[in-house]
Amino acid sequence: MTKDKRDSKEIAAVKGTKDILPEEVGQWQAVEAAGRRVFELYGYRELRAPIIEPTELFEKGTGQTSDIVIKEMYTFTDKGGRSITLRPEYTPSVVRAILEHRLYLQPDPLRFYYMGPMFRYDKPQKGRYRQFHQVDIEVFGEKDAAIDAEIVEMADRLLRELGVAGTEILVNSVGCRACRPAYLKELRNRAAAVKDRLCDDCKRKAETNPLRIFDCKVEGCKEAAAGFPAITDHLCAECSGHFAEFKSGLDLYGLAHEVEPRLVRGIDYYTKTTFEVVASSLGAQSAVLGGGRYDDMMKDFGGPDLCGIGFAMGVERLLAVAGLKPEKKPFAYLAYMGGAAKKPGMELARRLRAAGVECLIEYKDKGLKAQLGRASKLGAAWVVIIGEEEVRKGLCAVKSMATGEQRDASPDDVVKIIRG
RNA sequence: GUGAGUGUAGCUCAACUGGUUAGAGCAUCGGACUGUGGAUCCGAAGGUUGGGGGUUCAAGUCCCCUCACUCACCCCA
Repeated sequence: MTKDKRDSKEIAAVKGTKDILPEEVGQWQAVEAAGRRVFELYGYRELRAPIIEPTELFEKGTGQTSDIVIKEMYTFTDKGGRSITLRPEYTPSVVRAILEHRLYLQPDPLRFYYMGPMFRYDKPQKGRYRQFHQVDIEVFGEKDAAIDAEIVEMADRLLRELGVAGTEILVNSVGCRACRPAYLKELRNRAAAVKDRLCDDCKRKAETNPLRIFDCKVEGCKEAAAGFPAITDHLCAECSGHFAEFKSGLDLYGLAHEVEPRLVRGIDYYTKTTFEVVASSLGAQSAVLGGGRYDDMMKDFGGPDLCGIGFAMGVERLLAVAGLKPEKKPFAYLAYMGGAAKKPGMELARRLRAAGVECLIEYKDKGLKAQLGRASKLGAAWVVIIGEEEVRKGLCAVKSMATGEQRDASPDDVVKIIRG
C-alpha cells in the first residue's frame, strides 16, 4: 500500500444523498418509534414492499404526465433486460402488493404504514434530496369522508407528539372523473382567452396542467388568473358533499384548516380530497406531509373497485421542524488496570451487559486517570473500576461520574448500584 | 433542466488593493500525570487553499472550464 496519496480521490456520497451519522440517528429512531406507536393505535399495520419495482408500476400508478415519471425516476435495465425503477413514492407499491396477494379478500382492515427511502432525480436544495425518507400510510375501502378527516387527525397527532409547531393544514378537493375534465376545459378556455398576458411557463401549463397557473409568481399571470374559477366551485354533487363532510370532520377534531383551491399536487391519481401540512420555516419546500384520495387506482390496475387514501411525511423535513432533543442513554465505562485485571474486567462487563447495562471497555491498557478522562469525555454515567487489588478481594469499585461518589461492590451488587 | 451565491485543517473562520515558508480558536492525539475525570500548561499531527487550465516576475486572491455544496425556479416529502 505505497500508493501515492494524490492518485486516490476521495469518494463522496452521491449527490443528493446523505449519511445519517450516529449523532443524529437517535432522532430518526424516535420518529420511527412514534410513527409505529401512533399508527398502530389507529389499527394500521406495517407493510414492507421492495425498494425496486417494475418501471411500469409507476408509469401506470404515479402517472405518465407527472413530473416524477417524466423526469425524476432512477430507472435502469437489470441483467435480465427488465426495466427496473427505484421507487419515487410508495403508494403504487402498496396497491401492487394488495393485488398480488389478494389482500382485499381478507377480513383485516386494509390500513398500512411504511417507512423507508424514496428516490427522485431532482436538483437538490433545502428540504429536497435525491434519496429521502418517507413515513407513509394508506387506507383502502373506506369511502366515507370521515376517514379523510381521521387520517389528517392522525397526522396531526403524530406531529404534536414529535413537538412540531408552527404548521398549517391546507385542504382541497380536486374533483373526480365526472367533474374535473369539465373544469379543466373551462380553465383552458379562460387561459386561452388571456393567452398574451401569460408568461411562457404558464402558456405551457395551460396545456399540461392548467391548475398550476394559479401558482405562478409573475404579476401579470396573477392578475390574469385572478378571475379564473376555483375548482371547489365546480365540483359535482358527490364531490362537493364529500368535501363538506371532510371539512366538518376536521372541525369535529378541532383542526384549523385552510381551503386552498390551488392545492393540486403533481401526482396524477388524486381524486376528491387532497391535503398538505406545511411549515413556512422550511423555505420553498414547505410541505412536511402531503396526501389525498385516489379512488380509481386499484380499479385502473385491473383490481376491484376499491377506493384508497393516504399520505406521506418527509422525515428530513419533519426533523427540521420537530423539537426533538438528542437523548443520551446512561452507560458504564469499565476501567481495568494491569494485565491481571483485564480478564476479570471482561467477565464483569459481560455480566453487566447480560443484565441490560450498556458497558464500554477500551482495550488500551491505560492508567486510571486516563481512563476516567476518557469516560468523562464520552459521557459515561458510571465507571466500574477493577484493578489487581479488587481482583484479589473479589470486588470492584463503582463510581458515579455525576456525583463523584464511589463505593466498593461485589460483581453481583454492581448492577443494583447502577440501577439505583 | 434553468438561474444565483459559496468553496482555505475534522469544525468555525483569518491572510490589506496579487507579494516571503497559508495562520488562529475549538476538536483530535501525546506529555506534565504509572490507582481517581471535566481544569491548566507544553507539544505533535493535520492543507497540492475543491480539481484543471490561463494571465503574471509572483495567484488562496484575477480570468476561463469543471466539480461539489447552498438557495431559488420547476416540482414535491
